[in-house]
Amino acid sequence: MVHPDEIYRRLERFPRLCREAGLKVTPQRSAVYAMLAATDSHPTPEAIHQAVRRELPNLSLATVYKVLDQFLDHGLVLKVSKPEQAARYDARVDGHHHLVCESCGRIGDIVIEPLNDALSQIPVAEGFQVRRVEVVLQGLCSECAAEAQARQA
Amino acid sequence: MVHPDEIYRRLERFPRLCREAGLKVTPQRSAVYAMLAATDSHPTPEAIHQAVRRELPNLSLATVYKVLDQFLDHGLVLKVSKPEQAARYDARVDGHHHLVCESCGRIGDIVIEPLNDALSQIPVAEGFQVRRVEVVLQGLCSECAAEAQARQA
DNA sequence: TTAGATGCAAATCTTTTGCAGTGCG
DNA sequence: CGCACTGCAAAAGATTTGCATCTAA
Repeated sequence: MVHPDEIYRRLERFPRLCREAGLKVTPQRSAVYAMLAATDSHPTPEAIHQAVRRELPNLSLATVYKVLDQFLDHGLVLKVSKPEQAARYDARVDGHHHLVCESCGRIGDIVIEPLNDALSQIPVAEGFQVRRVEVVLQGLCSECAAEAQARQA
Repeated sequence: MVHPDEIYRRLERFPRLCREAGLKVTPQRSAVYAMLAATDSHPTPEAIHQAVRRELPNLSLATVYKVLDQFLDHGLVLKVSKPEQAARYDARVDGHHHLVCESCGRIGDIVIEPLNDALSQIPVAEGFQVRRVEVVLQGLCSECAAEAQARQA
């Protein structure tokens, strides 16, 4: 769960980030961002839509997609790659990585310092300009691993 | 482009890999694997289908999807995460990473030793069992970077 | 005032599924 | 010969688009 102070910091900088990105601060954008800022569950556009709808009943799923795309373009959110179907988003944008459970689909955060160190000194290969790096660890979360073990025994 | 010797090695071990995986060696599977083994272009299921169809005109796209899924399950291929739409596959399964061009969508391979070193000593976080690690470097390939620069000047 | 945003519905694209028929081992 | 595999067509999801209508700056 996200620390209240961190949520506060995210919400506080939101208007500035929008201005810098040339995006208008609309109720829809604020609500989508606020929802994302308060969770570390890496929700899908669909889940975000469901949640935000409680406040803005007219919010359309298409708008959620558009807003998320814009946020992504301007670095306000991250999009987590998906060995599965629906995209996942994250308001945390500092150097961290993702644990994706192949069984239940849950996505967790992890910070691996040596990995960050290695990533920061990546040689620029053959003129390729690296803009973002994504590291996804796929496997089984502790619950699913325990379950698999139990089933086997 | 893939070295002929490497293509040969891949094709040679294919029947054994199938047997070990409990998969029958069908013409469809052989053709799909052969196509993938001979390229490093990380083709989509659609592209694979188009290519293999020249030999097996009746091959259905659904079968391509099924076959790729099975190959993936048994480690014969990798699936590259997609900040875009369609999935991409790769018959190269040793420790390497991917460069994804945000402009043209091309996917290249890269080996970064220090990164492999860091990955090999990942602490098993909170009981999470890591089975695969995927590293994707997003940015601009040399051509697109040059183009962007030219457009700006 | 007006460029940019939203909502809706339809379109598009990717992937999955059910099932009858086929073929590998 | 039996069970796994394939092809087809239809379904299911996810995401995008066109356009008329609003609204933040």
